[in-house]
Amino acid sequence: MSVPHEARPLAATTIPAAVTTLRARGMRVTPGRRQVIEALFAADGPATAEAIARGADLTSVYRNLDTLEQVGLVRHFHAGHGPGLYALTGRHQPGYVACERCGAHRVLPPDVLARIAGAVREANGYAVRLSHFPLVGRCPECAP
Amino acid sequence: MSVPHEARPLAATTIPAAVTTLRARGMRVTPGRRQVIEALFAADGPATAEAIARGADLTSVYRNLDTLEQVGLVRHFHAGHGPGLYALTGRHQPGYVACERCGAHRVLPPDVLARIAGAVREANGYAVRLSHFPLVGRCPECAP
DNA sequence: TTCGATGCAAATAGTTTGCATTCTA
DNA sequence: TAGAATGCAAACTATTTGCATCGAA
Repeated sequence: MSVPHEARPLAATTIPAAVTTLRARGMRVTPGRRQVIEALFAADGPATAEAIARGADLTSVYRNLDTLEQVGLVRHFHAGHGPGLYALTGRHQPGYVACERCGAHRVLPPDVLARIAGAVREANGYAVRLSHFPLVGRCPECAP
Repeated sequence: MSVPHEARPLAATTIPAAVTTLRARGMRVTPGRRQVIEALFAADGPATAEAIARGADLTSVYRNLDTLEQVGLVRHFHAGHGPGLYALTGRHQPGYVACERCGAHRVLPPDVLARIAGAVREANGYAVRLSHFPLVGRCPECAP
């Protein structure tokens, strides 16, 4: 599990910065963790654990992703029914709509995210984070 | 009458109505399906396949839930990382915010759902259905 | 009587856990 | 060198599929 309360969204913008953060939090810097961090920096979007592993042991990748998420460097969320997706905090920021029919997904512009968050806060005080699950619907092409 | 019964989310409000709908769509009415329908009517909220099965064969329950969903009588969605949740269309209507910290969830009023859907449609034409995944965030009590 | 529904077993996907071994700090 | 990280096997959860049998229409 993840997202402990102390994980304030600190977004590392370079690999060395991420490594420093790791160490500062008392976690060891190992080759496995470096690899995960590098894969995340190299990714051009949210990635699955499997994609991040690239042949390496999946178990460790999951453990390391979890560690990195606890430290606040990583976020994960879910798109549809598939595997979870991981991304660096602040990069490839989720906040998606996914088409339930064809799977196409699109990032939502910040102002739309803000409007949504505003509407919900107004309704019941919840501070939504549109980063964990995508909004699901039909894309224009698949619309009924 | 002017209401074509083929159109959109048809919500059955009684068990006989649901059975009739099933038959009208050419699906057989079997004890297994009756049981699933009854369990859904009896439920006081969205239920897991396992809860609906109550000991009966899970495979059939999944198959029947799927059938009922295809016919429009049932909807399913996901809350957090757990098992999928099923509910009768129109009852226990999903579309809610869940607190990532304490798990408390609240249904969102229709007008808020409409505002959200409107904002998204305007942004990229997607027609979101806020019924499949909850919005995740912090409730007022757990707010950082 | 026929084709769809069922139950059981087994497979699958995604993720987690146990444990002996390896390596960082 | 102590304790955390790793890798491999195995467990687990949620769900799906194959197949022979059963039963609704």
